[in-house]
Amino acid sequence: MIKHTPRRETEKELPGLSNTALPLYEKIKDFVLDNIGNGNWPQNEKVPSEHELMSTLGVSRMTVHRALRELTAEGHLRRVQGVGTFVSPPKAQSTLIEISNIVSEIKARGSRYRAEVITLERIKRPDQALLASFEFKKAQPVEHSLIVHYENDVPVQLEERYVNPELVKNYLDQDFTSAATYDYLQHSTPLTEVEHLISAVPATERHARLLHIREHDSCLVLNRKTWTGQTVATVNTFTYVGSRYTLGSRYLPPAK
Amino acid sequence: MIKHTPRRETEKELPGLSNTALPLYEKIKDFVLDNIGNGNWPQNEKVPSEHELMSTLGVSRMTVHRALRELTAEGHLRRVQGVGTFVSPPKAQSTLIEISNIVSEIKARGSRYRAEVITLERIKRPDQALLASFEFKKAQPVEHSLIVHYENDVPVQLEERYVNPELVKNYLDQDFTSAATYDYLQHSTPLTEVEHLISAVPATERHARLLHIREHDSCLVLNRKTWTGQTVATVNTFTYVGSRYTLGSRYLPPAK
DNA sequence: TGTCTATAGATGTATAGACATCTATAGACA
DNA sequence: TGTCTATAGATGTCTATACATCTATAGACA
Repeated sequence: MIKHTPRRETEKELPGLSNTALPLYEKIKDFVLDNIGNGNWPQNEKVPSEHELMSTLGVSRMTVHRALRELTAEGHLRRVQGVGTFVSPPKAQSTLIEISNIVSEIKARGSRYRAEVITLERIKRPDQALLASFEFKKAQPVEHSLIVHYENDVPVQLEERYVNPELVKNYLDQDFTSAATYDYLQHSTPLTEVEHLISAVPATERHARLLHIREHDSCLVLNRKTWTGQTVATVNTFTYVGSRYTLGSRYLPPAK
Repeated sequence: MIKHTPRRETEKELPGLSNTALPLYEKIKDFVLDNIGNGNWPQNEKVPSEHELMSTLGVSRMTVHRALRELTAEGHLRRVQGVGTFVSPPKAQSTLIEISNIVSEIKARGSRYRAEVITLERIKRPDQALLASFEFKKAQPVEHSLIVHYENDVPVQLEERYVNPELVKNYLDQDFTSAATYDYLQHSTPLTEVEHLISAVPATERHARLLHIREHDSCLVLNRKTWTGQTVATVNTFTYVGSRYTLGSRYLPPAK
């Protein structure tokens, strides 16, 4: 009788599959991703059919199918019923989280990046609106930074952060002119909850001046808010993007 | 012998499941989403176990399992091995593509959805700007639809589409008041390239009137463009979102 | 009373088999 | 030569079954 593969005890050894304690379909996904990553299966190339993989790897078709189906959902593969499975080009979609990191985008385009610090302060007595956005019940200090990001000396993004110093230690001590700010927050906050909101607002006088646009011009606002349970600590990030700069993603697949 | 459910011919009638030509697991997903949307299964509530759903709906456990697994991956459910399946708070993560599908979002919130068709036409002689956006070299007809989406009779989104009739057959013949428009495009276009652009613009007089906002108010615009190789065919979708409505995603992990 | 243990019940993974559906193509035929 | 058709081969879905694993809990036991 054929038994299924136990996850913890006696692992079934399969040719070409890794030997870690993962479910079989995960190993198959890794196997496929490896073959794509190291160039064995080039872009737009047809990959082995389910039947081939089934006999090559010694697993059932349903298991192969699940692995390929998930990889397709994740954008790594493209499947056409009756025809076959093909390798998709690198990355398909970007999530909202990726949008907010404009620094890497500017650098990826080969442009010159520069940041200018406008404000860096500790607000000892924040007003009610600010406290509410942190979901604080009583008054407590808040740290605030306002930075303008430049692409080739053109201001493209205004980034305003309100940080709870209890959550993020030494926030104001960073080097804000480097690209590391975003990463710093990502790693220093024990992320438990995240919220992204995108909206459009007219530029205030101040924002217009900093971004070199006219007052009341439309700005894209991305608000990224993270906090931990019990609402003890919150980080708010507002990103204002001038109209000359759009955010987006592009997916360019096989040219046949 | 038990036969599986054919998709096109004699549909198997199941209690509580819709009667459209969808795979069974999709119907089960819809069934679950409906129960979440209309409040039958409140937030954090335990939903029926796989075995219960299996006997209630008259399908195999694997099919139920697939539906629940995909809903979990999409952030609608949370599952704990050995304990059960629970309804997750509103939305987990959304990609840019999902943003543009406001219909399912409205329904998921349990709101009443309604669409109103403003314009439905075939433009025989499109102007240069329109031709250029399609990357057409010579003049050819373009089909155009303009629809307002309502949530509880409040206009929240204006959706404008320009479609190449050579690519999408019978586009104007659809029922635009149903939720199926988005799905129709997804399935009828052999997707090869997609581009998403998000920007902020002031509302024109017309847009302001349709969305019940003031002229020059800021609008969020999501442009989704798809086309095939050689730029023979293009679909352009502009989504204008009034300021009362923000787009976003929220991630709320288990409350312990 | 407190601790340990067996177990029921839930989800997670894997397999084998059957049938459905789609596409390209070889081959029949006019 | 051109058109139609049957078919091979690929993916898509569904079922039935088996076993693995995890968690909460009832009940045995000290």
